[in-house]
Amino acid sequence: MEEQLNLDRVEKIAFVLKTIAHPMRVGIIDLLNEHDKMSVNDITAYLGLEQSLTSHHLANMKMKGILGSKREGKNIFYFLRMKEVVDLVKVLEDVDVIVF
Amino acid sequence: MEEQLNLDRVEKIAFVLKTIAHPMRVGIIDLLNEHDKMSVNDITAYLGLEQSLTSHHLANMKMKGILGSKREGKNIFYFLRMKEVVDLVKVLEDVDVIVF
DNA sequence: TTTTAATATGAACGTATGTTCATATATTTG
DNA sequence: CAAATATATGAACATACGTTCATATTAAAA
Repeated sequence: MEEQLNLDRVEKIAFVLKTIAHPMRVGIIDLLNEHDKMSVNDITAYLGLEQSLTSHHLANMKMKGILGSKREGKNIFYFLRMKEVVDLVKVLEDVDVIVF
Repeated sequence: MEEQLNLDRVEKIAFVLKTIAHPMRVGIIDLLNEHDKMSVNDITAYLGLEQSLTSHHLANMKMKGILGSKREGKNIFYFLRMKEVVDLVKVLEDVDVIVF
């Protein structure tokens, strides 16, 4: 059906894939799929990362439209904005792969 | 349901995402989804890249288990081995995104 | 058996990405 | 308002990744 490369299309798709193609960002997606919203502190604890690094990942995903955030007092809660990313993770759930 | 991060799981998922998170590699997946198998030359023409660069992308995806290849005379044909990747692309087909 | 066609390989290089660290900002609490 | 808590920001750095170029390999054809 496609006989010529649609650059905008592949760029858009690759852009989203790239944004979530990191173990910790996949972890964040999982977590926010199960929790509706979550504070940076709780996400940090779950991932076992440094606060700052978690913030960087969250900011990145937010900037690119994957996540949203909302301040509530001292805390900032993050949530999934682009729900489709959950399906990406689901697709790969049972695939078997040799990672290196 | 998940209350602790499963590292192997998120690493596996991120590994596959990373491997296809590039516009030209998404293009290759599209193409091989519509064609069963395709020669490097034809893939190169479709993508509008240099032969060498196409080869590098193909080798990369093959090494990581996404593609397979088979020689037939002078040509080498590539094909999808991990069919699930097609679903990844499909999930993002209609998402709308601001790329930058 | 030389030449042509198809593909692979590897070094080199620039750019992007992930991480750390130190510090800044915002909000609440005492 | 000073201290504590939660989060963000930005510079610096190392590593990974994409690309180019020149060359190697393999098979077919002349």
